[in-house]
Amino acid sequence: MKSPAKSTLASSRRREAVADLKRSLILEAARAVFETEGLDGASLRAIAMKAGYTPAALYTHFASKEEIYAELLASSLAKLRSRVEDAVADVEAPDRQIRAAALAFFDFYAENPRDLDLGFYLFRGGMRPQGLGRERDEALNGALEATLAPIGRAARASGTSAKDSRRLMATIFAHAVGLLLLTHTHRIRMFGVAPRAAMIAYLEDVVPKTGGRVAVKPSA
Amino acid sequence: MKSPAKSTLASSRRREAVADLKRSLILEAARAVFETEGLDGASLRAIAMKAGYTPAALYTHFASKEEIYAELLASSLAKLRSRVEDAVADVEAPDRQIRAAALAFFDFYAENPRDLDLGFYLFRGGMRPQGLGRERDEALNGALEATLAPIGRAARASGTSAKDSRRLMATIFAHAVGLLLLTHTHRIRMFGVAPRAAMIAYLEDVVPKTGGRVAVKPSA
Amino acid sequence: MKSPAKSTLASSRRREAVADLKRSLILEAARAVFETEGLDGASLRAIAMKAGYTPAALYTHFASKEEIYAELLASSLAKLRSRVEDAVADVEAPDRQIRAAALAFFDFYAENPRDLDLGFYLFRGGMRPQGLGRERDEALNGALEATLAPIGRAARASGTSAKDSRRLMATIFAHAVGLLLLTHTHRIRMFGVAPRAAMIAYLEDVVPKTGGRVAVKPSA
Amino acid sequence: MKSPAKSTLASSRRREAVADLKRSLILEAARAVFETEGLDGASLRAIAMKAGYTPAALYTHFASKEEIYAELLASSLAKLRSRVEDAVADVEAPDRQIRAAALAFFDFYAENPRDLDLGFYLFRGGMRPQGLGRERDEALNGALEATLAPIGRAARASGTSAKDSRRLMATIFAHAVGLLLLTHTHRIRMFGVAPRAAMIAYLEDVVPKTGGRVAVKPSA
DNA sequence: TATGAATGAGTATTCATTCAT
DNA sequence: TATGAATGAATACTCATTCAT
Repeated sequence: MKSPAKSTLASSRRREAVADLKRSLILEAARAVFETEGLDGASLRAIAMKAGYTPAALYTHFASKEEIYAELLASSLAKLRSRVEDAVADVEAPDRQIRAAALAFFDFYAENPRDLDLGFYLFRGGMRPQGLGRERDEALNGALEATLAPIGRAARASGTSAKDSRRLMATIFAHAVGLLLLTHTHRIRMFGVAPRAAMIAYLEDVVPKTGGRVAVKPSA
Repeated sequence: MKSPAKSTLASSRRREAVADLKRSLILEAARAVFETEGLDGASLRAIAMKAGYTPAALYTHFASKEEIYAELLASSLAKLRSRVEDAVADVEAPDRQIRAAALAFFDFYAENPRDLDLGFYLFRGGMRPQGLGRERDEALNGALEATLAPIGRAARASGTSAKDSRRLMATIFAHAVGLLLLTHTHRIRMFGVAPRAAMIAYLEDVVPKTGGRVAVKPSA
Repeated sequence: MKSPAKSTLASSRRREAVADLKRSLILEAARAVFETEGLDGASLRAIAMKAGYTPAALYTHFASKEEIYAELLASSLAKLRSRVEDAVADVEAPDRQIRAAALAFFDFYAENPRDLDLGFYLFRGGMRPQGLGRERDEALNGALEATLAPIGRAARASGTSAKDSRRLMATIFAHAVGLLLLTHTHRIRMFGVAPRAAMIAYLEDVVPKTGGRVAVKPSA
Repeated sequence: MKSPAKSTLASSRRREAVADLKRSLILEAARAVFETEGLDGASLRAIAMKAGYTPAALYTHFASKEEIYAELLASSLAKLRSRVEDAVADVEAPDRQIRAAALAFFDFYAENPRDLDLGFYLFRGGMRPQGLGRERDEALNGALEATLAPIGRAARASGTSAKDSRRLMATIFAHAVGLLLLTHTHRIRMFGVAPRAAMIAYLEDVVPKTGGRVAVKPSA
């Protein structure tokens, strides 16, 4: 019986599991700090303190502060994506799928304002010279693409052209983001508008309830 | 003979004028720094240098860095507003006025990305504890309201209910902002969409060209 | 009587004088820290503390830590130079001038070991990529050149060729520095040699006492 | 039958050999890092990485970073020493031996600038409070002594007094070091001097080519 | 023997702001 | 009105080292 080897293997597995746990605890702390302090207050020091660590200790688990942020965003996007996919899975008709996906997207960010902040912060990379490196930028694009893919798929499945399908993705995304921004900055109140209802109305306009077929307007 | 009182009054007016001039020169410098360095690079020091001042000197003219930002935003909004108003003044038919106003709004921010940044930065104030103070927050609301007012007015003038008019303002604002965000973060490219065309298409959808009457859809 | 103007001028002068004084106090503190802690311990923080300042306060007076070092070295070299020049001024015969200059050089560093350290530290710039910037490097070369110039001048004045004169400068410099190094690292004890005597002996060998003429050996 | 004791002995020897090997591999890595990164870049982490270890692992083999440095210097000195001895072994006449030894010394450091750096770094220990400990200091003295011994021996063998022999060792050492310093800091260029030629010239002056006898000048 | 985790002290520098002048 | 001096808090990150495993 190769007991020592086995034990070593087991302990290495345990170690890895512990490491993963710690990583996620740090991420959780980062998320919490982020939540209460906002982007500017989320210093490495603050995150470390919240997680019960010395700042230096974080470098055992992450290569840099940016890596923490990136990972946070990645997991946020993953959550968002699975939520959108779940929503789509529940319905069959293409038009319903689109509305369901879009609303899931909207709801996720409506319920988790900081995730939207996070997304903006890192997405902003494109505007700034330093950004997060081309690599990470493309990863984000990929995640976004994957998240919105169900919308495009449903549109295509229902006969919409490839071009119009992508336009639909973009336009829905833009409208949702715009409404969310209004919401989280508390500006929407001044218009006496209920954001979710506005999103639903927009969706019913752009993807009418046809009982199945998607009736996207052709490009002008 | 010019009485001392009169002279004092005149000189006090001159002093005030000079002070105002200096203020605006500083703001101009701030805008320039902001333009080239972005939000993070726009330190008080950088602004002061650009304006030919010592950092401390700025405190003679502004109470804080935030105040400079706020004033910058205010003047940005003023510019935006007059641009929107000019656009509206050029046309008569209510439906055209709305589309013209919305497009002017969109164009302004498309051409001046940093102004959008600034707006986000300070509008976000509402989310944060410190914020900019209730007072400033309401001033911003007022400026925004004034900017979008022509849209509401045109809608009302054309028979739309007060409620639907406000909803129209909100929805147009949201869509524009969402598209602008996509544009400035360079994410719109991935959808193969031309942002301005998308805005126009949206406008034609929400405010159809009727040759005069506004045909806003009633709320669901 | 232009009293206010005068007073302003005077106060600006006073201010400048005070600033200069503070600068030199900081430099003195830096020198002291340097003395006791060595190069590695001479952190900005340590210097600031010694000078009774906050680290940030030093940036009012110096642009960087390197600038402090550079200034320290510059003043060290200036002191050295004037000492060498004084020594030369005391004698007339060229051979005596050379020996006097060389010995003054040696004595200065024998008495001020940290100045030698400082010189090494910054001279080392040549070996390292970052160095202190080409500019500063050339300034150091100039200072060194100026310091040793009296030796070259005396040699030339006495008929030595330009080339041999420069060689003499280099060789004397090298020997002095080598002996000083041995001295300050306490290695010279193990050879039972008195460093100053060794320097004198070397000088009498390379520039014999001829009663005036310099009898430098021609190059091999 | 191999007794367990025997086997234990053998395995303990093997273990020791393996340990020594690892030690030397780490030292080699340290040397390499040192070569390319210089003193400041040679962090324990960098050395460990180069050697394929974790930083912590090095502490199994060395007590501290300083010990690594010290050992590096020791091996550097050993190399230097054997090179000097080889040079001496090639010639017979005492004057030639001295010149050969001195030139070998000079050449070694001319070719390996980092070794000179290392030597300075650790030799400097004598000046600082912490130093390397009395023990290590004396070991370095011993190594230096051994390295220069051939010069002293040759001088004595040729009739020079013990005192003058030691003085010769010191003076040659000093001159070589001085020239090397000038060379490695690139300051020698400004004098238009070829360092090796200068060393040779110095040697021919202090130990003339007599065809055998050493004609060291008596002390003043 | 070697590892990963963690520490605590440290780095130079930047920041918005205050205050006496 | 404007300055120079100064502050205190902050920044991300590095270092040599320790220790349980």
